[in-house]
Amino acid sequence: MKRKKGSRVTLQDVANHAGVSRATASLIVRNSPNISEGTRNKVLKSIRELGYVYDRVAANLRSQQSTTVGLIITDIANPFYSDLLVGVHNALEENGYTVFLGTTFDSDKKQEKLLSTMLEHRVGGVILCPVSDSSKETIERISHLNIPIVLAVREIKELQCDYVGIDYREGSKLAVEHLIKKGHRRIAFLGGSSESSAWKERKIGYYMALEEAGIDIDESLIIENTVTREGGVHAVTKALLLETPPTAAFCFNDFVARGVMQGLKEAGLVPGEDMAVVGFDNVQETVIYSPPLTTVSSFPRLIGTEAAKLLHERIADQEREQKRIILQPELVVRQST
Amino acid sequence: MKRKKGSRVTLQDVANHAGVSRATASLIVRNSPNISEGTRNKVLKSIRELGYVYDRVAANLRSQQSTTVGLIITDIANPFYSDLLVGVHNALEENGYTVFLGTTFDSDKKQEKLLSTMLEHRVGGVILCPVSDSSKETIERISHLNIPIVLAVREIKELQCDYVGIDYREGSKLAVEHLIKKGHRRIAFLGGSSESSAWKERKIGYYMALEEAGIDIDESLIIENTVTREGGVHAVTKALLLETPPTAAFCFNDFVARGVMQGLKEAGLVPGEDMAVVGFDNVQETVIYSPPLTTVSSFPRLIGTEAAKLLHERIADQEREQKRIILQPELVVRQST
DNA sequence: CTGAAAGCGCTTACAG
DNA sequence: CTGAAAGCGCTTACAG
Repeated sequence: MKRKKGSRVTLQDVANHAGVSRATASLIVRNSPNISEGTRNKVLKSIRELGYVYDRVAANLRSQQSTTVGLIITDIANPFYSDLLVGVHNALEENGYTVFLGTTFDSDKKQEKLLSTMLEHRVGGVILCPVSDSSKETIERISHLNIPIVLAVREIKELQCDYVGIDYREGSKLAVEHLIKKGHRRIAFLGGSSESSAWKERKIGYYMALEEAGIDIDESLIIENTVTREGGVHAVTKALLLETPPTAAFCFNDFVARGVMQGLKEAGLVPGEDMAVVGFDNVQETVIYSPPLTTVSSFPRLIGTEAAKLLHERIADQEREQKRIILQPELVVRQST
Repeated sequence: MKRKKGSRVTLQDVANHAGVSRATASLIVRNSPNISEGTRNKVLKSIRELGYVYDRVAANLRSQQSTTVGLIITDIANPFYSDLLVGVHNALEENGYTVFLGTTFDSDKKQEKLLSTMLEHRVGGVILCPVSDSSKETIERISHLNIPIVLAVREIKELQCDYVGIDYREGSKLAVEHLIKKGHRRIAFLGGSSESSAWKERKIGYYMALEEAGIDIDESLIIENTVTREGGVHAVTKALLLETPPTAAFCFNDFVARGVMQGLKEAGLVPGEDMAVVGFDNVQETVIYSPPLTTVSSFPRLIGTEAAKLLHERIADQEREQKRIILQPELVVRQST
């Protein structure tokens, strides 16, 4: 029963075919209760025979609702974010939302553009993992946005918003304490950029653990670099050139840690023996690093589901007070330490 | 300049504010050329001052267009698909589309539901990675669908559609020929289900390579199992119990291969020495398997961009003849063989 | 349950 | 460029 291009079957067509009014047909597609079984079945039959598909877009326009939600992440190829996406998806689809996906690749411009596009598409709300250096203008715009928004992973200090993240400070402290317990006293902090809040938080945790153990802080052991494998290679190479090189490395995340291990191997050293290495995030593949990586689990999937829940609540009640959910990280000990 | 909840600024508001007609304002937001600089700037200024956001949904409804596209994949946590997603995204965003994402987890029901939802949201087209056993009803429905659709990764024989995939047969042949060249004559084919077309194609390639080398086919070396790491463990365990176990394994994909390597280790054997292992897909993490995996690259990102291009073409010209794009795989030799 | 009317925010087509 | 009108496919509200 192919239809000609462009001739969409409308609710009116269904009503005519079933011999009822459009209003009645409308009630039926929306599952209204007080409709007799007889007419309901008659209409449902017509729907099937005509191949009618409900036009949610028209319905939403009229009723001023939305059944879509935007999700803006940093990088889909990063398992941390694809896991977060899975969490968001599972939670939102349960509630009948469909998700628009956008990837910023950490570019403020891209983020700006994605937000616009999603607004133009009348999303009911947005879950945003903000880029690390959101511009003043972007922040201004977001704060004037008239729709529910939940921040995830990274916070924007200037913005009063629902937020789901993890306790980077505590996670870093766990990691560094573990290294100290293993007998290390020269512990490097490798990778990441001091501009991002995620880095600052980690540094605080790193400081706290060292101070509590009475270890002096040596700023030369803190080596910034990009949050990539390459960044890890470069950072550890630089660390090895120090007069007294570190015996352990706390890495910004698992990718950096992988680079650090690679850099060690290139220098003829054995990760886990010549230098202990700890990562962050517990990305799936850390299990098969060689050696398997000790890391801090940051539960991206859970971040996703929690963010979705917050958004759902916020959409239901715009006046609800703001919530911050900070998940507690866990140390996962493997062979790299 | 916060607005009250629900009071959306409309094009009419902008027109009033700028002192022009709504028709003129409409032309300007759509970047029509024949408008004088003066009025254009006046209107753009009003847009900024009022914080107007274009309602693409209303516009699309009126003009019977769509600026969204649906992408239905099997599993977002699988790097093969997240890579494909990256390809689709890059290509489609260039053309101004926004993408609705759905994940089937290989369930026919889920697929059915996602298709419905996307249609209801008036997507302009769909890129579908079909589930492995799409039901007759689903196939019926898809074939009666009135919108552009492109299949990717898996083909549905009963369906005349644009398609982008890779040459599984050739890829399998490459892999098995490589093993034969290495001196192996008892080569197992592990994992996957004989129901899927992807499995059948691989088997044909496997047969072809063996036959050309004059090696008799031993059906007991073909061991089906789920397409997971666990499936790989089980399959290889079974293979090792054969009277004359294989000396090499061609695995359905990289995950299965990882399971196979794990199974070998559990049995006290060394992958790459006691048994050669080849995977399929060249998922990123194969580089860090131990040993690094020899595998067949299937270019998921390229599949994504090609599928997006096909869809874009199809949307522009519904009558265009169908295209099938079959990408040629490449063998990537590492230490597991 | 029906029927007629109005409206969501836009585009289209046309006379001026 | 303007202005008035119609329409995309639905929902809403109301009298019967």
